[in-house]
Amino acid sequence: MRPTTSDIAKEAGVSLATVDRVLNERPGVRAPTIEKVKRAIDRLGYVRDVSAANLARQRTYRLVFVVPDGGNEFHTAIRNTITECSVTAIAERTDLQLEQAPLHDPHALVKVLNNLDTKQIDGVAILATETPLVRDAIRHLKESGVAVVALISDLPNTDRDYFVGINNVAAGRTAGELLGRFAGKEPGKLMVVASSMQSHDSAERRLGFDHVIHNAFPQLEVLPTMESHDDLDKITHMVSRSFRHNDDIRGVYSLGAGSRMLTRCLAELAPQPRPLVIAHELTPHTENALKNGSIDAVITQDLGHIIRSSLRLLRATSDQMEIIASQERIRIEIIMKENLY
Amino acid sequence: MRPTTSDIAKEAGVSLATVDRVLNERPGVRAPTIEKVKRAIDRLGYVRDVSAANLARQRTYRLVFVVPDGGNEFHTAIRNTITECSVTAIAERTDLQLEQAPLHDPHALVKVLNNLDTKQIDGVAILATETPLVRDAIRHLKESGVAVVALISDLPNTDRDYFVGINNVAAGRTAGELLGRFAGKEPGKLMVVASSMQSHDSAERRLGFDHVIHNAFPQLEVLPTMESHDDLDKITHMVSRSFRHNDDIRGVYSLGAGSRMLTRCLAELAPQPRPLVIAHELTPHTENALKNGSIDAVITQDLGHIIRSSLRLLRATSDQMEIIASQERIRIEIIMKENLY
DNA sequence: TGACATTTGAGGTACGTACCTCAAATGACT
DNA sequence: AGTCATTTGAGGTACGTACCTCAAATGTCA
Repeated sequence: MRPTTSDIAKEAGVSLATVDRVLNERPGVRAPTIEKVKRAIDRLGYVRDVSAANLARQRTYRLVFVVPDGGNEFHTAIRNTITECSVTAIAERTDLQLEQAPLHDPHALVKVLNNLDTKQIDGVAILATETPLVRDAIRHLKESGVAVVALISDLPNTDRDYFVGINNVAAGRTAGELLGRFAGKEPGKLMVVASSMQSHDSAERRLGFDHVIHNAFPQLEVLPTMESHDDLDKITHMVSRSFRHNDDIRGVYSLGAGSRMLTRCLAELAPQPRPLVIAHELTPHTENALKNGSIDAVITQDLGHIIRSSLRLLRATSDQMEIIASQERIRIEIIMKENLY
Repeated sequence: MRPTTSDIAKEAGVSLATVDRVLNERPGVRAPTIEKVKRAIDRLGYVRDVSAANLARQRTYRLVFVVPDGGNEFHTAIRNTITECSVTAIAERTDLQLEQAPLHDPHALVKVLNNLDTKQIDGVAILATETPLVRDAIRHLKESGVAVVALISDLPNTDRDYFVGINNVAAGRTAGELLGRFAGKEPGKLMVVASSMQSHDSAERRLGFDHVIHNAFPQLEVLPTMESHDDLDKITHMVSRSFRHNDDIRGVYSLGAGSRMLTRCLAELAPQPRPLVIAHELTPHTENALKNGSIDAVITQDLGHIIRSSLRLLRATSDQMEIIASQERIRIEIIMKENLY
């Protein structure tokens, strides 16, 4: 049987109350007594029974996820994952609330953030683009004692406690390395398409991508980023013009999550043999595209891990607990049709 | 506040005892009453407080991991991961015990398995090669009511409850796809090195690898597998002879986990420019090799996920609980220096 | 309607920890 | 040695669920 607090009390030759004071860092215990108890804890290998502790504490966590509404398949996937997690989260004494705000509308987002009752909630996870307004809203949350994490796209100049997501520069480098190696030695051009360069993640990916291509694959030339702004006509027009002006496009890199439009217009416009395509984020659409061969590789991050990691970080922050950083690292995953399942 | 059993009792208009009988499927409740309670549960969205339940049940799980002793860096990594997990597992009311058996010694392994006190333990996770002796030992465990999972390498013809690991045919296909794409269009040969072809995983990887190369990259020829049997002299000799006989080796595929020896002898023997190298399992050594450029890509599986998934499966099996298959899927991960961190 | 089995209710204890109160013991200081 | 603050002990209740017993209510059947 694993030892309990009473066992420690016996082992240390003190009362249960004293053990309790030491364990919960309550005042009124002399240093030598603390030592005695701690030695007993080590000797018996005592580990606090978290279940029992939480039960006694009657602690519940109220966390809010603020993510874009509508948007693309990726945003839908995020909302679905949060909804899935909220069921199992209940078993861990945490209530999840999902709030939506229009993408690229700082005012609407800030309104949502400011409407949160900071007395009622313990933490907020935000997927948004950084703007001064957002910075202020996050500062306000932090000042009210609410834990804040940035999801997927970092908000580096804010008071957020953690960023949960991949290193996007490294993700861009990974895409570059893959595309460069797939492309072979012959010279050619690479098309880069993004939904918008406003968000940090797109800019960072582009940075990493350019860096690798420039250094390791100098025979390839990266064309300027084309911003679709989630508009099919616009992107079709730009892609079509790009193919007309460049007859040696070897690959296409889709920086953001709007890959559905891209593959659709590539299917119509791309010359044969079709250029290599590398996209971000595994969604039902990109999964399908991998299977039917219209995308060669997807760089992605496990949304389940991201949400669960956010939960752990928000809980730990609001309890002022230590976290094990290595367990919270989100991997940059490379998916091809062979390791898709 | 989340609803408790008393809330359900009130809502359903029955007593707490009846709710308890329904929740724990105890006999002596009429069907209409069961319905009444279940409707109340749905209406209130009641979810059993697992912590409190486990506390009351006084349930602890005693699980044993049986893995190879000594062996290579990969086996060391597995043992380390198990040791790491055993600390956090305590908090989930499970005691982990690590047992070691010599690799490729069925008798020693079976002795370890048969020495387990089946009355004391709830589940066993085994990393081993399948033999008739092992099959019998596992059948005996299952007949004694012990849950069994196979780790990393499946034991398909035994009574094991689950296999925790990657689909090795798919892993081989992934390696083939990567190596094929990296190699380019020119013809050449591919060297395949394994520690031993006795284990299912090596054979399956080879199968998947061959399949992809043959179908998608016919310009590449796969040479016969060289078995090192973890003997540096032997592998050096074989690799050296292979390079002498084949002047157009474009890539090397390391099927198993003995990549340290392989990279060492490649450093001495491989011609310039060095062939592409793809290996399995991320270990301190392969990580280093990725960084310094002596390996191009590593196909791996997250050992932490594997161990934690095993824990969930063994606990669920011994409680005869349902499991959510999608959450237990182990990904085939592709690691290059860019997404290593 | 009476006998009987079945179903339901009431109430208890236990799990390991948190947190509270109050009294007793101990130590430090004059 | 006496005073007083600090430290320690003893004992309690609570959290939500599991599991137990025994009595009371209800339903079923002849």
